Amino acid sequence: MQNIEIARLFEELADLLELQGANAFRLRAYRNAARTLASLPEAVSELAESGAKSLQKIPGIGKDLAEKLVAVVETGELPQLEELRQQIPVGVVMMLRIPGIGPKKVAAIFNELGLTTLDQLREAAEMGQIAELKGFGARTATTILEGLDQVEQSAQRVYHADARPVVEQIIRSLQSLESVTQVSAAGSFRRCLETVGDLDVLVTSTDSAQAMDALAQHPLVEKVLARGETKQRVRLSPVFDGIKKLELDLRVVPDESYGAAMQYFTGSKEHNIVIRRRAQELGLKVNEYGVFRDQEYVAGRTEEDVYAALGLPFIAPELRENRREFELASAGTLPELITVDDVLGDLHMHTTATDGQASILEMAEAAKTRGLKYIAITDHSKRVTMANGLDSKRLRAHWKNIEKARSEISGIEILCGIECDILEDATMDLPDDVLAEADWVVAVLHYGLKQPRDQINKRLLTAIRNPHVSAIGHPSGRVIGKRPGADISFNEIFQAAADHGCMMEINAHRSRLDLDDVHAAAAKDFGIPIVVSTDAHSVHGFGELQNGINQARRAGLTRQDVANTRTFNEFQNLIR
DNA sequence: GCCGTTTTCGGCCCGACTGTTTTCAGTCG
Repeated sequence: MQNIEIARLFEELADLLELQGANAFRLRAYRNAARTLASLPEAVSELAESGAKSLQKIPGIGKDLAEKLVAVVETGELPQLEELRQQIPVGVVMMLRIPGIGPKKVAAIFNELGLTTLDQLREAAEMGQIAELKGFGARTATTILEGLDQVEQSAQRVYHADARPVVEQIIRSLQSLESVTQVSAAGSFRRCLETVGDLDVLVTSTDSAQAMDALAQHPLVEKVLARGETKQRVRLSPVFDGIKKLELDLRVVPDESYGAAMQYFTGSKEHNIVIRRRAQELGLKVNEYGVFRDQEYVAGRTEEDVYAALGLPFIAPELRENRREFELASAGTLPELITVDDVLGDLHMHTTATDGQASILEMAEAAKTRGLKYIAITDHSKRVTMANGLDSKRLRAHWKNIEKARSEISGIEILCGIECDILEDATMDLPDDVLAEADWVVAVLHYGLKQPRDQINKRLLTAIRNPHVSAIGHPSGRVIGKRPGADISFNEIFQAAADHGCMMEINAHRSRLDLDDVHAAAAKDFGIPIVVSTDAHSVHGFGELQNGINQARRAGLTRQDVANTRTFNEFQNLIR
């Protein structure tokens, strides 16, 4: 069983216990554990083999949870969870996803009215039964009906890249107001998560009503959901079809609190809990208005001030997840994170030879315009028939065309590459003698992803040990960490890549960020050279590089950790 | 349920907003 699956069991257990009114701190323990397990590089199933004791070394895992973990790994089940599932129907747990409705209200709905599905709940709300419950009212019934609509249409989160233009538009319109001095996005958007659930925007203003009115009247705003003195929540209209309707929180704070509010609302929640605990230990209190000693204001104008008041250097938003940032900050070894401008080469892209939309020369021109100094053309190999993948003969002809293009453009180097599939039987989709002629080979898995773990493992290791393979490309990370049913021995793969000098790719193509931040951080620990590539399918594809850089920053990568920040000659020397 | 350079028991982050209430519980971030 994969870490993420085990984490979900604990999440579900916490939900069910919460509905039963269990101790809030006990719930937190379960949820903390779930979160830790989900982002743990090592496989819990492997750690469990050496017993409960070794699991207790994981922070937040004590005697009780360690024993539960061993049981889960051995039997695939959590007895306590099975029991609770018998008592509380799955539809009741789903009611927790309705915004504005929490465990107390759901428990009342279940216990008082005996409702067990979302459909029953909708009917009861429409019939007026909900409004009659003690502690409920007409308003709550409306909240439930609206919330049910929201639940149905908004299971998914929104890609950071899709949210960006929306956030920028709203920030620009707030900036134009006279009373507003500072505006910034906060929350998970500012931390550059791959996807965002909702948006946070912070302003300092002498007239909070003006800022709130302006937001309420913004063309992108569909409805004001809540409004107070300092805080307004709105629902945005969808920017394009099919996208979830994002909600946005606007907070208005005074200038002297801007840094404290930025720190507070950027999160993450886990990072902030550590921050406030640390403040307590120093006899201080941190809230969104500042750092205080008793009633006395100590700091808060800038984030740097807030961190300094707690004896910490500034920590980049991308690192604020309570993973290693406090440890690194204390040691004075916080990384200087890579930026998009550091990247000099792009090592993964397609042309009209397979499923791309531009020619070799067009791609090279577009890359050059973006300031890149070198690229690799990596079209698909023949196994990817639906993309018109290349066999040996067509590939050699394609490389001839690349050589021709080289003579037609100056100021950018073009490598003859291939995105070569690792087949189900662990052989490569193209013969070794062809791969040997390539300047750059990125090996990927596209098919057979539901194979048993051992076989997927073997396929990746075979590619890593093939001296002609330059890098492991996009789907492998997803396989290693996330794709269901294909849990891979992480350490073995990474150790092999480190031993053989095989690079690993962070793929910036949206929905394909496969070597995710946690795994990229682990790859760094193994000393594996990492490349951040776009997988561009058109001249516009290079614009997605920022997505990959976001992941790299969240992984704590510096310019030094990423191979394609090197000059062309230096980079060539890194290819085995 | 976890955790411990004051602790093996008694803590566990903090405040805003809403709705249903006459002083506060529930929910959210």
